[in-house]
Amino acid sequence: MDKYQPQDIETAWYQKWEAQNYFAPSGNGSPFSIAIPPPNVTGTLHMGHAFQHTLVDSLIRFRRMKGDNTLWQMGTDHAGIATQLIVTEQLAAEGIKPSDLGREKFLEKAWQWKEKSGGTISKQLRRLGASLHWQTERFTLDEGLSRAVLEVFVRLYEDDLIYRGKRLVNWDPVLKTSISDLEVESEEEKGHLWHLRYPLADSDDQYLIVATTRPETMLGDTAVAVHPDDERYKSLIGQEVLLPLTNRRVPIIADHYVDQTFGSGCVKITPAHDFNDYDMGRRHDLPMINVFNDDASINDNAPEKYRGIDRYAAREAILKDLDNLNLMEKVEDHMMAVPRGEKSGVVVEPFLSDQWFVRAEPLAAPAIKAVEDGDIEFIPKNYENNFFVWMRNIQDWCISRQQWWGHRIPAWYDSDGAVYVGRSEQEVRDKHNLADDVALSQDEDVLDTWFSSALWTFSTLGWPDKTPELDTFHSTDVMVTGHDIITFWVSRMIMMTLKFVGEVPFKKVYVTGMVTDADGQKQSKSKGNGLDPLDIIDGISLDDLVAKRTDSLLQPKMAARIEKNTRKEFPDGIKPYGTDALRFTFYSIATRSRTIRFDMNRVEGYRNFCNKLWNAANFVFINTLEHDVSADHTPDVIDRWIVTELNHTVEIINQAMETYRYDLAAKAIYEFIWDEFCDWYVELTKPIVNSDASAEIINAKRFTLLSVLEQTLRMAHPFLPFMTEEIWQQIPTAIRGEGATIMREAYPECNAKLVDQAAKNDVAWIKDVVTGTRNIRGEMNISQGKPIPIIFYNGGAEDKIRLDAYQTLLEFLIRPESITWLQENDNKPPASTHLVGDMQLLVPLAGLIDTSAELARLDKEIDRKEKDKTRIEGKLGNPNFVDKAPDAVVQKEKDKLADISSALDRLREQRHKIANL
RNA sequence: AGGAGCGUAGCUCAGUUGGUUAGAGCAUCGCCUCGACAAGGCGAGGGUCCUCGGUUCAAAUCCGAGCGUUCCUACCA
Repeated sequence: MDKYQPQDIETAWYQKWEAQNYFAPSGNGSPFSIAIPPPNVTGTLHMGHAFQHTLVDSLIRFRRMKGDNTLWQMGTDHAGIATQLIVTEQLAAEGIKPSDLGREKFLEKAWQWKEKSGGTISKQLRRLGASLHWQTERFTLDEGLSRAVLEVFVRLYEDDLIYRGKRLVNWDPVLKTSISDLEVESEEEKGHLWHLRYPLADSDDQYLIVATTRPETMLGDTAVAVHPDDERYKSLIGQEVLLPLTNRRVPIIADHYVDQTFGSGCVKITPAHDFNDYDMGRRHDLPMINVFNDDASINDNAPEKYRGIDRYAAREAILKDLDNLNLMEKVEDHMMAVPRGEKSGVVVEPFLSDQWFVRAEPLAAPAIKAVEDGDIEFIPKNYENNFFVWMRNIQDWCISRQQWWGHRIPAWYDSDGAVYVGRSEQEVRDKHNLADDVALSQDEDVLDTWFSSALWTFSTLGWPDKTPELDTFHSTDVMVTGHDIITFWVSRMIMMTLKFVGEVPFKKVYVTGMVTDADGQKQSKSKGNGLDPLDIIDGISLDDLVAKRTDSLLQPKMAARIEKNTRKEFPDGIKPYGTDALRFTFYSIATRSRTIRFDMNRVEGYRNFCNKLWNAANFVFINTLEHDVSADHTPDVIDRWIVTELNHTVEIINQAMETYRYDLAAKAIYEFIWDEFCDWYVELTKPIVNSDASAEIINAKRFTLLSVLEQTLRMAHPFLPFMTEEIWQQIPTAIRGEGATIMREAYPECNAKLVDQAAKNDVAWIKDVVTGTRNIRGEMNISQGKPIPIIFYNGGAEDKIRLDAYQTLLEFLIRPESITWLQENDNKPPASTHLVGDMQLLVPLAGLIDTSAELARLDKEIDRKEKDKTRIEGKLGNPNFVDKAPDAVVQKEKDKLADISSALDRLREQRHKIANL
């Protein structure tokens, strides 16, 4: 075999698998299905995606090999706001505004962009080895899914679970659309707190002081509120202030919401521009004066002077005017949470507008129950708390967006503004007996992207039709996702699916940790710390990486810092590690932790691991391929041992996959392949395979080498799909069978009959003898090549039997000058000692070892044992321990003490002898 | 402010119902080109399991408080 070069094998295998249709459900076995969290159609894969999909792929491949009828449903999301934003930006580059084009032409452009860039994510998924069922790929805006959306909207409306109303919503003044609470990100920013004087209306010199961070909203104030128990202001309640600059009279009201201790204890109330004030306004029946246009400039409800200017310019003007009127008490610096639109990055405004809402509470109740009852299980379980907290305080969901790219709301208005909802204009006309000459116009808005995503598990399977796919694969088995979209998506899928399908969308929710950079920072374009999984697979030069990270930044001034950090973190760029290594890294770091720091050193380590497996396979082939291994063979103890270890590993993996502990599965595979198969089994076969032993004995070795390798490949395939396939294909069909692909072979099962404890004990003895000798060599600086005499002293009958059986192996591994067996009363030379149970393994000092070095080595060992002895004696000397601890625990300590005591005796005796030389 | 998570070797992390000599990988330090593999082999060093207190015969593990850190939710205008 050539050197391990992942790029030589990976893409070719994926193409073959896909061409052969191996990703399709087999049609046999019990159904197992997972719906992919739909990536944005025009998006690219980031590390978090790669992580999730890699985990899912192992599960899919695992279940497929287990014989399940396995479906991994592919699909993409139209990503309303994000896509519209990109298309708008592209048009802007050409100097075109969306309004120049109009709705139809704009949507044409958007579809063109989708066709052009929609393939990126698919290519990336293929490079990851994701065994998705591409043939039934769906898109949230395709005909079928749009029909599902329509159906759901209409039925919800008919059930009074959707309504339209004028409400305060989060408004993005750049995108000019409402956005959901979840799409708003608040971060602490420096601001100011202005203390303003509001003169009392019926007094010449008295005024109230109100504090605000948003002085420009004062133009829309409709009250000033104080706490009802506040002695300072009690007498003023019911009076009025004269709102500066507008000369409106607004009442002083009392409300428990007001905190007497903050600021002056007086709050200006602007119901149209603040969520708390909105609530208060409704409680007190205050007028709501909206002073903003949809781009957050001041509108005609404000004094003429300020009309048409932007909110921040207006702020400056207002502050200046107030100051001139001597109405500015003071200004303080103030830290506050500023809400910004996730997509645009601009400060969002609470804005009064007509919107559509889903009544969430009635839908939430069954969803909560499904989780409470265990019909849906979160893994790790503590995420259920997040879910419950969210669901029990759920707010109505604003589903309308003032955008073009998305599902248009199926509502029509007549000239009087009456609203009709239906699957089509014709249906509306028929249902309401509207004559053809009644003009109807459809609602201009589209639905929130998450509305269609919420139907994902069943809409992709053909709903509202009753399809065989829906019947077979719904509910899906597990949803793998990040914790950040539990509220966005997971909870809404549960609500909608229960409502429309009457069953849960998935039985389990596996919540992955969030992949961060090496410093624990969230990866993002703006921070310039993101990694493209493909760059780890294919490698990238430092300059290209810097260019990629600093290209088209929103804040170009960050570029220098990003470049510096990147050059520091990746001085040589990124080497090509291959998909298998990247995948194995993901499994290894998939612990229960919430955040996962991605460390390139680990990728390198697992690339080395792939190389190790590759070379081990190479060894096996060199020693077997020229020979017929189908002849008779009887496995010896060593063979039975490695089979035992293999079975043990299979058992661990099965258990790990049941509990979604990918890290433990990866660890078990790593340790089996490297620590057991490569370090010991392969080494133990060498003296036999290359010896003049009988054909039957050698054949047994060759058979076991191939057969264990073959099983190992199947065992590792869900995690390392490419290299396992490549190697597996080279295994003789006499061993692997006639199958065309490892993908569709059976996953190894643990066979209890093949577990051989005696073989394990024998190999443990061999390991002990060998490592003991190596330890002496290492610590005494005796080179590996130098033959040394070894004495087995005071061994028991079992030791003798083992020595006789394994002498050839020991000679190969230890390379001794001689091996001598001495009885208890034989004279032994001064020697360096290692204990193997009661037996002493001796390497005579003569000519090899410095006495003082050996004394130091013995002292270290004696010291270690003495500490243990003291600790255990302490335990056993404590009557409470002996009385109360379980007998087994006490006995274990007693056994340990006996072993240590006897070992100490021997070591001390040895030390005494050497000291007296 | 409320809720949750985390704090174990220089770094990144395992440690599942309390009983292990507290482990792994990377990094470090020796030695080794012996035909699978230097992307390697062999060996070694390295820990107050954040702190304090409690429960227990026994605590990295359970409980409480504190410190540090991350995230979520709600925000005081």
